Amino acid sequence: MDGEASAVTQRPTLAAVAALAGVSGSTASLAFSGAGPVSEATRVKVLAAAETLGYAGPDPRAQSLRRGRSGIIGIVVEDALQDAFRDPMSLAMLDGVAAETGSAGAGLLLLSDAGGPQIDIRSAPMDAVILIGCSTRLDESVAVLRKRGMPVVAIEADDMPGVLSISLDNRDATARLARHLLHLGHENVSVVSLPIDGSKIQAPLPADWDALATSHTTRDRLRGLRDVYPGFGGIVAIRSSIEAGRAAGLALLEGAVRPTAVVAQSDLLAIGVIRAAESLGIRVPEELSVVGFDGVRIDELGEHDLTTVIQPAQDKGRAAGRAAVELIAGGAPQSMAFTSELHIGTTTAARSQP
Amino acid sequence: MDGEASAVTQRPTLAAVAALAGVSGSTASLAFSGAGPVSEATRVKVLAAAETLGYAGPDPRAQSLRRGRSGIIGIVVEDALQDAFRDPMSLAMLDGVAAETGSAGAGLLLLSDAGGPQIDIRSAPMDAVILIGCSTRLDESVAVLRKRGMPVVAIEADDMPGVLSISLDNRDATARLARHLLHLGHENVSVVSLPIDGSKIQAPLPADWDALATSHTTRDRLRGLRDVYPGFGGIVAIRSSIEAGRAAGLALLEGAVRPTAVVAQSDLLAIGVIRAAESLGIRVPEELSVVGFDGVRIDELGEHDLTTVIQPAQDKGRAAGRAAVELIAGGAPQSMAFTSELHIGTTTAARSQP
DNA sequence: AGAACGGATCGAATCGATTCGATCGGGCGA
DNA sequence: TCGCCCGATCGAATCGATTCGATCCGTTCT
Repeated sequence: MDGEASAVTQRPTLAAVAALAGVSGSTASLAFSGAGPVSEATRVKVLAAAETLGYAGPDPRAQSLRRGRSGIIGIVVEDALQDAFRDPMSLAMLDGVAAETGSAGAGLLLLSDAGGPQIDIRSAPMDAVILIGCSTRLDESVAVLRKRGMPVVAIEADDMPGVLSISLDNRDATARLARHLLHLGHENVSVVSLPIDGSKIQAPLPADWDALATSHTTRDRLRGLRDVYPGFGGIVAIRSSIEAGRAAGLALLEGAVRPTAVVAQSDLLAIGVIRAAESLGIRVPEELSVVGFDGVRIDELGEHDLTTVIQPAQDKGRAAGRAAVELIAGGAPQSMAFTSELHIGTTTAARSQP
Repeated sequence: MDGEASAVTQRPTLAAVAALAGVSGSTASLAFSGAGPVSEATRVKVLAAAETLGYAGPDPRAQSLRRGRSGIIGIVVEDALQDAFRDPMSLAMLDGVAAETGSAGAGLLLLSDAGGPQIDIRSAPMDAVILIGCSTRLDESVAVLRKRGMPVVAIEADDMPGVLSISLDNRDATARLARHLLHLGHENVSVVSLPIDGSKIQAPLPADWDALATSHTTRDRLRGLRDVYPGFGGIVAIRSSIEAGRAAGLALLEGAVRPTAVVAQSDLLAIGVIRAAESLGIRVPEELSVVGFDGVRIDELGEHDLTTVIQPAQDKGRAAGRAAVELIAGGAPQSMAFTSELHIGTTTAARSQP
């Protein structure tokens, strides 16, 4: 009923405030930003005028144009945002990123590289970008961002010039898991792998995966397994989830030659594989050993304690956030490599004699 | 080693592209945006010039100033972002919001109302704002945003003029839970409540909570309980988490008069209460009935199936996202009210005769 | 053939602030 | 007392695009 409703149509500008206060626009700006010398009397006058007009402070759009800064850090997650919200590892990394960027006073803009209609990696106002989580289309993204002259931090990507990378010992960690299985006497080991490229279908792992794979993380982990079991095979799951792991597990365990151990490339997949085994009446670990990757703390396992490698996901996020902030400030932070830690649980056991 | 490294210092502008292509800036703009008639020959010429100069497209900062749109929807979560990432309900709502805004081509800017140093609710370039999750400082936030003339969607807030609200039947749902307990014969019922205001300390529920509470959600749920048990008391937990629930549960169950049933205001709190009971040797549900709120699917409960109300958190998020998009487009979407569904599990039982 | 039409292009104003350099006084040291 | 210096203020340029209205010119209708 009051005039407020229609006031939405026309917000006052700094110029209007300055006019009312009887000072120049430049002085009014100084009064708000606090930069530069302004007498107390003037400051009060300007603030009063602002109050009168209902001025809500400088327009951030104009500010960011003039200053060349938006105070926003873009964070690109693989595929759809919804998936990221469901994946504990992405969340842990987001968590770490948010902690650092938040305390540096930057906002976090969530983007996916799925290519939406309007706003995306190529048209978002941001000061730096963090690429998170094993994207299968990293190269394109990076090319676009380089063209924009945007500082880029990538978590788990190939080393690329101009991109600060936060890496993990994917290959070595997987090799450690594999050696653990080897020591337990397993000879017939299969993998349930994360997607190796953008295709979203479950399929047997192709023989030439090393050439085909566009996901850095997946390939490195596969390489680690190959280091110990040169001739291994397996299934490529459609995503990192319990359900996808179950589907892949079923495909694997119903095959002609059943493996005695399965290397799942994430804990979620591993849980799915264990579920699949249980539903087929295969006992874990007596008849089937299962290892995961990540170190997600999930109690969905019931009595099992998953053998896995624990990666410092949150620390990775923090490091990425800190690096982005430093890059924006003009610093030259270093790339960082994190290591994961083998955790031997109760889902692996010596191969039972046939 | 190549010149690329220093090219970062000075990006080309649309004007430069236009000059190289031999057309005016306006024409170049048309060629990029696709609005307005431009001959094919000219378009090609402009695009070629852009390619030559390594022009990455119009600067989003300038665009948003001129257009008055940034393509960004702010999403305000309670307290720190990290907490939101850990709370299943917030995640589910985020999930729903992301689904809608993403398909509408808007980016999601994560903000917290914890008041960071630089970018926040009062200085972020956005076209609309979604307030999510039971904030205890909603009023301030809304005041700031109204001043900015920003369309606001609030999930679970009091009805406020100018704010589109997405509500839940908190009071009625809690009352249904309470009646369930009443039918089971419970007379001595206590609450483990979510925070009622900004203070972050665990404390007995004050008698005048109805006047003190600044959290709409908490108050409504308390009212629902009062509708059935007028004289109830309880403990205010410091947050919605298993650990906070455990702490509050211990305080409650070690008190002089032990209740025979506990109404926890979230499933996480309920799990904590159950843990507390177990650690004190109190059997659930034989000696203590426990109900939750939310309908989080958590297997952390082990053998228990929590009695709770299931709320459509993701749908709430979707509705909020859709409403925000409509508001930006100039539409006039309606407020929406969602209802939750009682789920009777195995954590409630008839009061044992003393 | 002349007028009306419409597609392509351009010039200039505009979005709302920040910031550099210049100007103007007033207080203080020599 | 004169000049210097510094704090306060202002004018104008600038950030990089979008968009309105005008202009120009080749077609088509009558």
